[in-house]
This record gives sequence, structure tokens and C-alpha cells, in this order.
Amino acid sequence: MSPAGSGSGSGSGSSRWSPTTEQLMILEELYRSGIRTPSASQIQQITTHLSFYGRIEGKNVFYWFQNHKARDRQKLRRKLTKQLQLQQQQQLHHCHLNPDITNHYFAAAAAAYSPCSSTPDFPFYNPPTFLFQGAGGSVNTSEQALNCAWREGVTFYNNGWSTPMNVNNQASSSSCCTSSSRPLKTLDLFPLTTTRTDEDCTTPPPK
Amino acid sequence: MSPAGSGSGSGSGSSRWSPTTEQLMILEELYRSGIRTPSASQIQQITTHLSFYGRIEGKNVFYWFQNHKARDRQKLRRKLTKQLQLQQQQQLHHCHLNPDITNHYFAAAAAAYSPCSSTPDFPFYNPPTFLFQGAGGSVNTSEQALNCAWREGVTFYNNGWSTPMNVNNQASSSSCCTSSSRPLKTLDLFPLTTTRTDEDCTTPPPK
DNA sequence: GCAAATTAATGATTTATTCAAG
DNA sequence: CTTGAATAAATCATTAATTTGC
Repeated sequence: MSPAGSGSGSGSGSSRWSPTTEQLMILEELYRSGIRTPSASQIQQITTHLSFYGRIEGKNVFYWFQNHKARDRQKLRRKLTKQLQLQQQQQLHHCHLNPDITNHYFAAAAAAYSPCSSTPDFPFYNPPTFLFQGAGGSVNTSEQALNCAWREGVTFYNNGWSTPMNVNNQASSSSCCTSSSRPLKTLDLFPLTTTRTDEDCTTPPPK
Repeated sequence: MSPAGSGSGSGSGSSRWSPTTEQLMILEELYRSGIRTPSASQIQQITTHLSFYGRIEGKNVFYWFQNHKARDRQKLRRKLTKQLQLQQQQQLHHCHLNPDITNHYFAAAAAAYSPCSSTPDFPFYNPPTFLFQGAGGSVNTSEQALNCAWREGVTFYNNGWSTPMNVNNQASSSSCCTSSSRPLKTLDLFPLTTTRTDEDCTTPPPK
């Protein structure tokens, strides 16, 4: 899908972000590597990193993971449902099991766990909140233009979102609202070297 | 999770906000007066105003409206459902309608709209997005300690939330991350005079 | 080939549900 | 049991693919 070089935006002010292929690839890699609900600081890091490949904001990253997770789940669910129906039909056809037990949930779970299913992770059964560290936020945001205005993010109202955000990346440790001093423990989402370790992202701590 | 700091700097760290009676009264009045989903700047204003009566943060205001709206709705719904069931039972008893049509939704809607129902607003059928203005955000946040860190708000992770936030109110137009210049159109949520106009809040623009 | 029309993907918002403190 | 906080599900809305008639 989306061979769409999509010209990487270019067209400037389109109302909604559309990821460049590179951004998409990285996001998907992160997702595959286990990230599902990145923390605020992770989002910051990812955003900063991806902004090298084109215009992007934190909320885009946030939404992307939200949606990707949800739609993955939904896809899986749909598949299972279909599979289940088929099985039931076949069973009814074949050996005429008594259908009154209806432990569907069990069956579904079993189906989910046992068979092929090349995908390495079941979003559902992942620990919902991982990737925590005390680590604390207040990453030095590259997006200094960000409105501090409190909750521009949560209400989702576009009121103040359109951050100009120079597509420049990191640099600018403009301690805009940075709270005093922090460890700033970098999470190694993206290793600082250029080598792509490909597997180092966010191996979630046991919790 | 992460009771982490939370203590808002001050030692008083109870992990969750509980509104003072005054705060609650004001919030409820605002709710009654029609506010359902306050915009970011409204939240800022409300927060600032309420912070006079005790520790409070923007997210508290946000959540309060979210929950209040939702639970109002749910209460209404439950009431209607019950009412509906009663009616149906009675009807079945009385005139024995054929029950196979099952346009319950319709019935429910009808019931919701037509009869008494003293509550002035049906949350469901409110225009989902109102309270828009170009107005733009970047209110001069009183919470200068706010982490600009992008999305501390959206992910909801408490990572960086525990804003010290001096309970002082406005003052300090510490243009922390304030984007350049803005109209700062004050919305008159709280008229600067002491007279309470009681009806001036958020008459949503047609869209 | 190429736009207008249609459909499929998917970014962004809102609503419902769940968790847990008091 | 109430209610603040957080997440997941449903929904809306816009953009990209795709089709269709020319």
C-alpha cells in the first residue's frame, strides 16, 4: 500500500500530516519491536528523530501508535471472528458437536495463541503499561514553539496545534520550560551512532 | 502507577486531586451554564480562576468535565432504559403489542426527546465540536512550571505531570513557550467584575 | 493520459469503559 | 460507592488509491 512517495508533503500546509515513507518505515519498525503506547518522552524522542525526514509533530506520533495499535487489534479480531465462524460451520457440518457450550472466548484465545500467526506480538496481551522508567519527562523539546498552553493536546482542539516547528531536528536544547535538573536518561530508542542496531528499541522492562 | 512525585512539589502530595466545595460549585455552575467540552484556553482560565480556592491543575478541570458529561449521560440513559422497560412491560401487559419489530433505538430516541426530561441538554445530540474559535491558544499560562514536553498531556502518563504550580494565579505572564504575539482574546468565562452574568459562557458559535 | 467520481486508508476527535484512590 | 485518571473503542474527516468515462 501507499507506494505513494507522496512527495513527502512538500505541499506545505495540508491540514493533516501524512508520513513520508521513511517515517513510516521507522514507525513500523518501532511498532514491530514492541512499542505500543510510547510514553511522553519516547514520543518526544521519536518525533525529534523523525523530524529529520519531514514535518512531524508529537501528536502525529501519538496518534499513529494509537491508531496502529487499535487497527491491528481490530484486524486480528475480525480475522478471528471469521475463522471462528468458519470453524463452527464446519464443525456443525461435520460431526455435529453440541453447540450449546459456547465457550467462544476460550476457543478464540486458543486460536490466537496456538496456530501460525506470524506476527510476533499480540497487542491485546501485552502488558498495557510498560516502558516506564522513573526517567521522568521534560525532555529538551526541539519543538520550542510548542504551546505550553496546557492541554492543547488532550482536548485535541486544534486551537494551538499548528506549531511552526522548524524542521530542524535536535540541536536547540532550548530549555524552554524544562524543569530544573533531570537525569535525562536517554532511552536509546535511537542509538546515537549511525549504526542501526535494529533490535534495541524499548525492550520493555518486566514492569 | 507512578504516584511519582505527584506531590506537586509541595509536601501535600495526595495522589489525586479532590475539589474543594467552592471549586466544585463553580465547576457545576459552569456545567449548568452549558459548558461541556471546554477548549484549552477555557480550561486555562477556569484553572487559573479555581486555583484561587486550592490546588488544581488543568488536567483536573479537563477530566472533571469529561467525567461529569459522561456520567450525566449515563445516568440519563440508565433512567431512560429503566423507564422504557417499564413501559414495555406495561404495554405487553396491556395491549400485547407484537414484540418482533424491535425498533428499540427509535423508541428510545423518541422517549428521550418527547417527554418531560427536565434536563435542558442532551449531551448525545449536542454538536460534537463546538467552542471553536480561531482564537488560538497560547494563553499566558499561569502554570509556568508546566512541562512543555510535548504530550505529557495526551498520553496521560504521569511522567511529567506533577507540575509544581505555585497556587498563585495569573500574574506571571511568563512567556514561557508562548508563541509570538496573539490576540489573547479573553473569553469572559469569568467576567472581571464581580457580577456574575451567569449566561455568558461559551455560547458556541454556529460552527 | 487525465480529471471527476468513488472507494479504501488512515489521521484526528469524541465517547465509552475500565482502573483505582478515598 | 463515588469519582478522578487513564485507556480503548467508535466515530468523524481528509487524503490517497482506484475506477470510470472521455
